[in-house]
Amino acid sequence: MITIKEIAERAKVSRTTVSRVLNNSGYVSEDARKRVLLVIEETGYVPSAHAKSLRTKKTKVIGVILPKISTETSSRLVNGIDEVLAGEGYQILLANTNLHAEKEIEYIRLLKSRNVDGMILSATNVEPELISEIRQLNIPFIIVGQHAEELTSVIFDEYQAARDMAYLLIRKGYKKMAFIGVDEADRAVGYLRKQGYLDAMKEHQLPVESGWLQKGIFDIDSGYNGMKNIMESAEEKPQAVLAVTDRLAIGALQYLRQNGYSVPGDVAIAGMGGSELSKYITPALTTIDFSFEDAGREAALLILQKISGEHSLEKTREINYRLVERESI
Amino acid sequence: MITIKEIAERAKVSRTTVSRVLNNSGYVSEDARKRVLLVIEETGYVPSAHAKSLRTKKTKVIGVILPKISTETSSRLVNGIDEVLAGEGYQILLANTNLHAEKEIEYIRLLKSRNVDGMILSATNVEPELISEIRQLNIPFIIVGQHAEELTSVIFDEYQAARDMAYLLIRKGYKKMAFIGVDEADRAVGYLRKQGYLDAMKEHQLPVESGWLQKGIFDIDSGYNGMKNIMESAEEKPQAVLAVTDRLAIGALQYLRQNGYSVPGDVAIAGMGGSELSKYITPALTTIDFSFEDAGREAALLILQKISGEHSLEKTREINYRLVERESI
DNA sequence: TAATCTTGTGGAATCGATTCCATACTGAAT
DNA sequence: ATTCAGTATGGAATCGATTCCACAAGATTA
Repeated sequence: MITIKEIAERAKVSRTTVSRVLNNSGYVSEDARKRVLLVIEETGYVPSAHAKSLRTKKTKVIGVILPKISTETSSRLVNGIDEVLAGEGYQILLANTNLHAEKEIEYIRLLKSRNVDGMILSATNVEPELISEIRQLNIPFIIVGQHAEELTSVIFDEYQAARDMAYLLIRKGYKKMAFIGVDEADRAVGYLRKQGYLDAMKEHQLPVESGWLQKGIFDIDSGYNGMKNIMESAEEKPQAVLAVTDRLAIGALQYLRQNGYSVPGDVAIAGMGGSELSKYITPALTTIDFSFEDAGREAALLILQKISGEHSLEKTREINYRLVERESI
Repeated sequence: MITIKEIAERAKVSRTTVSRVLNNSGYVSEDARKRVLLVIEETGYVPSAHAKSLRTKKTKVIGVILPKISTETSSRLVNGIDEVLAGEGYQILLANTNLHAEKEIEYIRLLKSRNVDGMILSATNVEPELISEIRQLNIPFIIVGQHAEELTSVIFDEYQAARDMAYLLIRKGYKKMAFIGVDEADRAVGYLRKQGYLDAMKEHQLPVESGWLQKGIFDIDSGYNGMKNIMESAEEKPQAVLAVTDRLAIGALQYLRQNGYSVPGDVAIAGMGGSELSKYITPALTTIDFSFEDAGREAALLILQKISGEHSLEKTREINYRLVERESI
């Protein structure tokens, strides 16, 4: 590989001067500058980022840790992050835990060894070990999707969102409302959304039958099975279902249609997530659109702020959501 | 930051010995090894990947250049790539051109400066400058989605796929078939798929009216407008439409339904891409499922092969596709 | 007993950049 | 005539690792 040394020799200057040309720093005569640029052009020389950042301690790389790569949530988030970072000359180094939470710490260490200038974690949990690992990291860090004490985070008000949706359904006249959620270890999606639903029901003095509470994982089949359990086991059939993700809602929808129920005639369905799918499915799904792009952009802005040393006062940035009412309720 | 030097001092050995412990190389006494490991444990020391790769010329990072981050195609591709790469301890450095083809070369240079061990490019064009840039790069390189002379590529038989789909429609009895494509500068999706369609029509001696040939970009609106143009301008209304992407097909579907046409009763629709959307939309879309995950996996395997110095004989790896017949035809 | 191997260790060069410092030459100000 | 500021340049240290080489024991072999 061609190095700065070779450029210096060919241009008959010192490496110092070449470096000055490269970085537009210090004094360089027009003559020397021209010679250096010419040689660089001729040779197609590209300076090694490694050597550079070994010296300067900056890499212009941000590590992004995702729970899963090929989900709409992740790709919208990364899109938002990249939009902001690319403009500032930063690149993204990906790390995918594939929903293995224990890999989060592993990847944090790996990214640290790669000297990233900062990290953004799309989190599914906030275990104490994770938080303490991050705290002793001493690298700009943003956590997205979960609230964590003392860490800067970008979040949605999950509780309020679920409560809003439940309120909407209730206002529409659905009193008997079932719920399909996910594991509460995921505090944001699992626990808070469930609380939002439960509180909305309680506030309206509406009973919740235990058979109405189903739990799945993040896929369509889970929604199907959850709905099946509800319809087969519940003492009283619900008039509506609130699912905590659009995929779960779509699974529920599949079950209902396959079994001759009309939606929303017999059972209304609402999801959460604002997925593209929700818009084009029939009936179009009522959902909550969380702007993951905004969350990504915000996380990127915050990390840039931290890198440049500004201590923002707020530890938590809340991103808006939007209730999207469509045909499924 | 804590360095190997400090570890060496604390463990009362030389940096050489610490390095030996770190890499399991050379001779180290049990005693020395224990002391070093203990200090590492205590300090939470993580060796700098930069310094290491400055010396070793390996980074364990693969650059991946995408035309757009938040598309299903990209995320499925990256998913496949990551699946294979992560297992071998490699990470992905992302570069997103946002469909600005000129940025491809820029990013290739940037990734080179970052000393990636290899690059995978999900390409939309194969301009000569791009190819020559890649050729003089001298870094393992895989191009996905487009065929390029002398470069190792992972492709689908786009021509055959489009032809197959057209054949299927013809066999179903649709003689008057329109086409919604994209710009032919995209050789794979724009040019080859169109040729497949045209040849299928020619082989069955079916006429193609000029109003039946529409061109859009990669989004749903384009499909809507394309379909609108067809229905409003064509001398004879088609019985079917072949769209080169699922999104275009969905746009076409929207137009038809909004204007009172039944699908497939009045007009049949087929897409290409095997998107998730195609499965859940009503009517479920007939499409061609290209396994982008497989393409990603294959690209990753090929790049690993190249890195380890094996020269595979074949320059081109073709990934299978699957015709998925659903309700829209 | 001398030669050779095996094991263990550290000094120092190296990778490819940046940057501090010293040096030298102008021309202007005192 | 002397100082001084501005311009221009390069030598050498530095970043944090790896690795070649030399060297020293102790064990084994001839």
